[in-house]
Amino acid sequence: MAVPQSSGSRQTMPAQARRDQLILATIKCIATKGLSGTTMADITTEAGLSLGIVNLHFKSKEKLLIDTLRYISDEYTSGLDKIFNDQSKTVQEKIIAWVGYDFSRKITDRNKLAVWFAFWGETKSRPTYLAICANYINELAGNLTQLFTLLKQEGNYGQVNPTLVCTCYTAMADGLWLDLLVTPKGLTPTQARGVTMHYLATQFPDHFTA
Amino acid sequence: MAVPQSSGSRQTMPAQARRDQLILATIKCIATKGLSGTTMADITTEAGLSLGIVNLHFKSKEKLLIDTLRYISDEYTSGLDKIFNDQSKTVQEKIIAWVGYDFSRKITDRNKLAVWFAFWGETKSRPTYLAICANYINELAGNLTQLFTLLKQEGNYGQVNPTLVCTCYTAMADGLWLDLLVTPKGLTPTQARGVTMHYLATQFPDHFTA
DNA sequence: ATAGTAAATGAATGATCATTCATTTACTTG
DNA sequence: CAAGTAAATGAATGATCATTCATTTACTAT
Repeated sequence: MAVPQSSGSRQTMPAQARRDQLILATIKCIATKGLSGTTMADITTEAGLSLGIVNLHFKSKEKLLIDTLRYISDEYTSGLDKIFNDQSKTVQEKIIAWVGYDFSRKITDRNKLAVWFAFWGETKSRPTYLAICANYINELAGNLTQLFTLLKQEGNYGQVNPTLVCTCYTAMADGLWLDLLVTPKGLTPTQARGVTMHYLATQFPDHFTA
Repeated sequence: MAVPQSSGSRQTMPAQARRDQLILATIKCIATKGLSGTTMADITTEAGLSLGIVNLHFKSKEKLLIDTLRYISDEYTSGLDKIFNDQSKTVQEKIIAWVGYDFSRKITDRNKLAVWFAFWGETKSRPTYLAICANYINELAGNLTQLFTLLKQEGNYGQVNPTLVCTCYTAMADGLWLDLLVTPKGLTPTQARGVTMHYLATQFPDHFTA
């Protein structure tokens, strides 16, 4: 009984690929079983690997969880950084792209949203989680405020307070993500995007429409 | 050695008072140790009682957690219902009171915010949690939309879309609560309230100021 | 080919924790 | 005050789960 043995019972992979594979499995598990409900066995089964693999590539479950949060954080911020630094876009176009990204399929994926809120829910008791989140929050707020400041100058919007608009937009996006997570049938990502555009139109009526 | 024995080593209480005591202890534990990190021993120690007490008054840990979520939910909705049904207030006053309540000390208490987000973070994997939240969300959204509809008529705000304003306000409040939870030094409850008033002023400029 | 190295496995271990229940203590009623 | 009932206790139990590591398997270099 000669069975193709090469891709047989056991597979080897470069470490980085394995790590990513395990992180993706972790995201799926957190989404379906909750942060407190996912076990090592869940994660390794989801990845189709053996129980010991996590402690081989990460040192512990806790480190895997932290790297999962970092993975999602980095993915999000790198997308926005790319938009912010895109020389070919006007300020107006950058803001539109920013909003588009915030409510894109990639970001509003309910599995990833579940991971975000799972970690945020534990933030108060886990300084490590908070540190990871706090980092990117400040950087992004600075960038977005800068865009609003530039648009204010361009459009002579004398009454606009860029910092306030940034806080307001960011809070709204967070709240809409929560909506998309908990009541997915109540609001589509496109509608959520429309809600934020409606707000931006109140501040920059010559540049955005509701 | 006659020691005052009456308030001695063991205390008895009516069942309802004990239940409330345990729920309050649970809120504190979730805030300090996280939802996944709080054990029965943590809760009963926090309450100053013995290990078996939870299974006496609630049937299980899970039921205690669910009743804790319900407790917070009920407290929040009953406060808003009182405002909504207050015959002595005008529509404008009701909305101002609503916003005031949303960012009052009682509601922005970080321990309670931590509990909210802890449960929301598990919502996707726990239909029971979702059901409790979904209930009150719809009722409140209906009430708030109704207030905005009335104000639209009163003030001849032809362009205003009450449903949209309700969605927008609600999302903003959720996002600002998250802010207050994770970066308590970045924003005070009063400032958060100011952010929402700023938005409402864009929709109803004759009734609210930023 | 062969030896040597790196990756992967999963049964066994030990720690943590929810739950149980026999016992103790406090309240109530007649 | 005595008997009976309800409340509270916490040591013991058993289940769950992260972690370990001896063994097996796959890759690499000579």
